[in-house]
Parts: sequence; structure tokens; C-alpha cells
Amino acid sequence: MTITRFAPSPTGYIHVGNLRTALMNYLIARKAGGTFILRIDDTDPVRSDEKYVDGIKQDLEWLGLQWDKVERQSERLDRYADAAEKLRSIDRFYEAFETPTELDLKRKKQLNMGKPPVYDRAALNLSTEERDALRTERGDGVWRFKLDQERINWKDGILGDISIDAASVSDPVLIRGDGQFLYTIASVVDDTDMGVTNVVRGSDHVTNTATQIQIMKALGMTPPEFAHHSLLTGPQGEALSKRLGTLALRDLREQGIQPMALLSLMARLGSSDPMELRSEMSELIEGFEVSSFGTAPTKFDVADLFPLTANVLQEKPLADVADQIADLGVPADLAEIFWTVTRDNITTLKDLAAWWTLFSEGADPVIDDEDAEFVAQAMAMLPQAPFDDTTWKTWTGAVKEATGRKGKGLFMPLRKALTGQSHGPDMSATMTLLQVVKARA
RNA sequence: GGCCCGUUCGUCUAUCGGUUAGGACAUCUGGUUUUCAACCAGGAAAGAGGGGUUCAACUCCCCUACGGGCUGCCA
Repeated sequence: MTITRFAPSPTGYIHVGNLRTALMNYLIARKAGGTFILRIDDTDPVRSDEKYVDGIKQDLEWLGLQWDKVERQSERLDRYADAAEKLRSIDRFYEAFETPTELDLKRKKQLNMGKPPVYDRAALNLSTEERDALRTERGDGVWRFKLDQERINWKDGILGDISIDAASVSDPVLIRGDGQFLYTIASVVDDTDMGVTNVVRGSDHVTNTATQIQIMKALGMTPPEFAHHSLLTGPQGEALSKRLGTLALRDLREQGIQPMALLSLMARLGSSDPMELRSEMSELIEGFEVSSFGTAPTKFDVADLFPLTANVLQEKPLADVADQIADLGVPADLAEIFWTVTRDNITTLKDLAAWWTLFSEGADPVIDDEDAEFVAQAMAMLPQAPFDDTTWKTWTGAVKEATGRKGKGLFMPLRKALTGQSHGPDMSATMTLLQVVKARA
């Protein structure tokens, strides 16, 4: 049984980077017929906000990433306490009392001496009396996991063989001075409790993974399969973290990006599988393979989503967008033809409004000087609205007869006079929608 | 500073010592179309730099440069 999870912290809305992680885990679970857990990592009551929990769910629903189960870390604190107790009982857990300032100072000192800034384990040598004295003086300390100082190896689903020397890492703090459990232990306990079999996450967690593996083993747990995907960068290769604020899923939705455009790109970007626009999630599931992802940072450009969105819309039936078209004020009997005509000529659904304005109110004509006389002559021959789907053919036929113009020289000036643009939908269909001809004056 | 990972067409990547360095997206040209899109055909386009090892290096090793991550009482 394959079980995966997406574990966001509800301290903000999710962005494209998070989505990549969520999607990979979702696709793995679905492809294997397994379970996809949405785990809310809300151990920090101060930074967590219920509005983000709702927001995350809305964003996932928008994309159709249906989860099978929701878990919340805030409801599982007793499990973390159990694990902590066990670590104490096997002597792999110790209390330390340095203040953040002191630790900072130690790190700087180590750096100056050319040494790695790793916690010096001073607290390990405290006598019981010293410990009690410090606790009385400073209150509860933090609890650190005592790493075995050996190399930690695992075979990563994307990175391959990874080996990290525990001696180059500080003993991780698992419980803060205020008693709050930290991500490292909560995640370990949850992943094993919940039977998670495959953990896919960003490569910013690689070092964490090494310590988590040791903690799992210390607790007698079996580590899951890990896979760490590369992080996204901006189009220039710059770190994306500073710009993620503008790449929240809800902002993309607000800009009119279509779900399948986003999903198709994110499910393949950075992998060796070709990026193809898919219309069904099932197609993304079927072709998904974590191991085909590369390890180098991946450039992501939001601009790529717009052409993809345009392509998605070209395939959409009226039923999918009927509500939005009705909202524009398009009469029901014109909706079908309106959509058929416009869907090839928009980037996002936001562009529909401009088309409806053009059809219902007419367009400011564009008439080249050398065509002025011709257009005037043609306008005089144009019947009164409403037009139908024969109007264009009949009219241009008559104009051709009268003026001798043909081909592009005939059609283009008329298109520009009627729509104000040199490109756009098929003119026969356009005529049936066009209700006002400003060029006629 | 230390540790981990990385660097192949514009972009995402294939290649696990011998290839005309392949594909996809984007781009360009032609065809088709009243226009645009779509579609069809074709084209241009790449191994960061320097040392090794080898008959042979994009591929293995070392150095340099550059990019990303970690180095938190964040996740």
C-alpha cells in the first residue's frame, strides 16, 4: 500500500513551489492506487492561522487534488510527547540551556576559527546540579536529539545515493524552551504513525532527512522512501523564495490561469518526460515518474502558463464556461456561437469581456487611407443588423462584384473596418454576433 | 567558512567511454487559412573553464568558476 502526504504549514497560502511537492505526492499515490494524506503542520499556534488552512484546501480543490484524509499535528501532541519520552529513556535526548544569543555567539566564534558552526554539545557535560541550577535560573531548556556521529546514507528516489556525516550537523532541537514540538520530530512521528511509504519534498530538506532517519531508527521505526526534488528558480536562475509571494496559487487563479495548464506544466517541469498539455488528471497520473526528475535547480517562468491556458480554453465546451458568459450579459441564444467564436482568440477568460463589448457596442473602425473610398462604398451596401451567418458571404460577394476587389485586399479592409483589428475570429460567425457597426456613419 | 547537490540547444532534459550529441516546448522558414490559431513539412540551436586517466571523455578523477540548498528554540 502506497501512502503519501502533503504537509503544508498553515502560515501562508501555497505557491507554485508547494504545488510541485503536493502534486508529486498526489500523483504517486493515485498511480499506485494508494492514499494521499493532507497533513496540516500546525504545531506552531502563533504562526498558524485557520484562514490559511481553509485557503490551502480551496487551492487544492481548485486544482482537483483530492485528498483521502486530513490530519492535524495540533491534535497529535501526545504522540510527540510519547516519542520524546522514549528518546529520553534510551538516552538520546538531552536538555540544553544556551540562549539564542549565546548560540549565535558560539557559531560566530567557530566560523572565525574556520570550524563548522555545529553545536558543541556543552550541555551534555552538565552535572545534575548544574542542570538544576540552570533550569531554576533560566526556565526549561530545549531538548536536543543526540546524533550518532557517523555517516548517514540513503538512496534517494531522485538524488540517488546520498551520504551525510552527522558530525557536520548540530544535534537537532526537537522541543523548544516553551515546550512546543518542532517539525523534525512531529514529521518523523507522523510519517511512521500514518504509515507513509513515500516522502517527496523539496531538496531544502535533504539535511533534515539525515537526522530524521537517525531519529526514526532510534525510535525503532522504519524510514520511508525519500525523494527530494530540486527547487524552482526564477527565469534567470535566481532563487525563487523572494518572489514566491507573487506566485501564490490564488493569485494565479485570479489572473485567469486554468488548472490543467498549471498541472500539466508542474507535473513534468524538470523531468525528462515531455511537457504535454493534458485535459485529464488521469493522463498526468498515468505518465508520472518521480525518478525521471533531474537534480539541478529548475527554472520556472509564470509567463509560460498563459499560452497553456489559452490552449486549454480552446478545447473547452460551452458548458464549462456558460456561467461566466452569462455574467457578461451575453444572451443565452448567442452563448454557443459567442464561445465558439471567441475561445480561439483569448488568453484567459478575462479577455471575453472585451469581445462582448466589441460585438454589442461595435468597434472603432480602422481604415487605411487608401481603402477609405472602398470601405465607404462597401458600407453603403451592408444590410441593417441583425446579421446572420450568410451576411458576410452575401455582402462581400456583392462588394466584390461592385468594386472588383478580391482576396485579402477585399476582406482585410472590411475586417478592420468592422472589428478594428487585423486578426480575430472567422468573419461569417463574427457577423452573427456583431450588433453595431460604427464604420457605417 | 563547513556540508550536500548541481552546470548539455532559449527552456526542460536524453546519453550510464566510441552517437551525424537525441527528444519535447519555444523560435525561424515554407505550405494551408480572408486574419489569427491549429495542422503539415523543413531549419537554426548545446557539453562552464582548466588539468589529468584512456587508443578514445559530455560521460571517470582533480582544480577553478558559477548556481541552488542546508548550516534556526522555521518548515
